[in-house]
Amino acid sequence: MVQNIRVRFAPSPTGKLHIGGARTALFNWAYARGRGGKFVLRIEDTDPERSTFENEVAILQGLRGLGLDWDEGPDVGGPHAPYHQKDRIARHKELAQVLLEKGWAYRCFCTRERLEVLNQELTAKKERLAYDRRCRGLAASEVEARVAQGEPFVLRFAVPDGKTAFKDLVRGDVVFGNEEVEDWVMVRSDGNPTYNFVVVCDDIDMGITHVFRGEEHLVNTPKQVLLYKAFDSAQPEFGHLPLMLGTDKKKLSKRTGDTALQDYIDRGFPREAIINFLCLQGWALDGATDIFSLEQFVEKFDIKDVSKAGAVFDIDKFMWLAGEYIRTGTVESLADASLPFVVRKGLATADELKARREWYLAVVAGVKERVRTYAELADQIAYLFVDDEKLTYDEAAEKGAKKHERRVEILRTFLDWLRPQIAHGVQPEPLRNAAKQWVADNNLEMPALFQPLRCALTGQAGGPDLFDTMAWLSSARTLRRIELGIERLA
RNA sequence: GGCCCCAUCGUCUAGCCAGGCCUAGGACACCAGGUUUUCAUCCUGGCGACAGGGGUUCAAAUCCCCUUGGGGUCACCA
Repeated sequence: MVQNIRVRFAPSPTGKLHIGGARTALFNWAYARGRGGKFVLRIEDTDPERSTFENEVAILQGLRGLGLDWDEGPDVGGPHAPYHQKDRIARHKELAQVLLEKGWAYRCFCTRERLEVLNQELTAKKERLAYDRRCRGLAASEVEARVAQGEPFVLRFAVPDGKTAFKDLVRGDVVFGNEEVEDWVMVRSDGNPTYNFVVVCDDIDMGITHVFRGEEHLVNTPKQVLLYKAFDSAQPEFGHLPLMLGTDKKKLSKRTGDTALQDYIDRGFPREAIINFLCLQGWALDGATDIFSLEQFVEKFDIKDVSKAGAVFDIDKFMWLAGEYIRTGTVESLADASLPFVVRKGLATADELKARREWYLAVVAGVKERVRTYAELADQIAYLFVDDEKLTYDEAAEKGAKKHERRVEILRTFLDWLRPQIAHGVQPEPLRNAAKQWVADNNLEMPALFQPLRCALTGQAGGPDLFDTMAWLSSARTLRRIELGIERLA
């Protein structure tokens, strides 16, 4: 049994943090936290072309935003610093040299052009695409001469004969025939080592004991296992998480929905809901509980319980979960969390909302059980902020209002009755009772008044209690909107 | 196409490893009804799956094999 568990998450700052990457981070983190291990964050920035510092900062923020923390990492340091792969390159080169000397690697002078031709030939013959090892048997003298002449070369790993097996904590034992593993490039012609090489160097140097990552890395594993052998180093335990799938059942891509963690944050999903939903992709607490905390997750999570099959990302369930968290949270927290969304939508400034805190809290309380995300909240209360004259009526709202033949007459007489009632402000409770009595006194059905009224006031077909709405709108705007409604619904 | 992985309701999954307790449980979605001034919430009910075929066994969703289907991967990206 491994004593000191050390896991890592190693994102590449070549783009935004993928939602699947967020789940990988979450599972790694939970595994470490659940058994007193260490969680290491390492930045895989060996692709100088596409890696950016902005991406890195965003990834770190995203992870922290989810509530994850790391014991060692680029911003917190640690005993195995540095935590940027590009800063470890001297060490990588040193290790590559070791493998070269031990015969585990060899120089390959084949040009990209030749490789291109080779691939075409292989494709034509319908054979497996792989390097043909032409440079593997080069005489030492020839290699020396070509190096001396300044001929560019890459370092390839010399894959031995045999089979490569490893234990996968999610899938069981996996075996690859080594003939399926090509002599892959360890070090590029520009001297920069490649992913499969550095990842193992760093995992060894950092004492990583468990490697949990997405299933797309499963086929890389034999290359890496061979590297552990070449370095005469103990193999870590592996665990390949099932892929997160789009509705087309293929690896989640932008084609079928948002793929970045940030996309969902921007769409106003509560962070607890994001975490909770991610946990449910490939794992279940007990088969009956869908809603649980990060703490419960840490307590119960085990890599062995992760399912093997891919998980389709079901946005409907995600939305439901988000709404569940919003409904069970407090009005205050919802007000705070939704405020930036209201501001971003251009409805009001943060200062304005803070100045009207009580009012905003009342509004939020009114829509709390009707929204699933912060963005939806902003959408639903937008009508409160627009000019009375510019209020637009939803199709459904207008249709519902116009269903009632006597709408204009009813609205008129109601307006006359209402005017003195709210002359000194709106008191929802007594007003509601009085209005219901008014409806009864006039021998009307409730909807005959309320549907046109709701349309005039909000432009929406549904929503919170109308008398609360009047209070949020204030007397003047309430009266004005009814006047406008009488004209517009005629 | 080669190799690798996977296979329970439309979706997420429990059950499988240690075969009987499974006439397969929960959740989302959907449908119907109730509550409500509307919408939403909430409550009640309904629909709905062990991919197929062989074995092994007294007994298989659970173990084995095959087929079929789906996915991943085949870079001097990570």
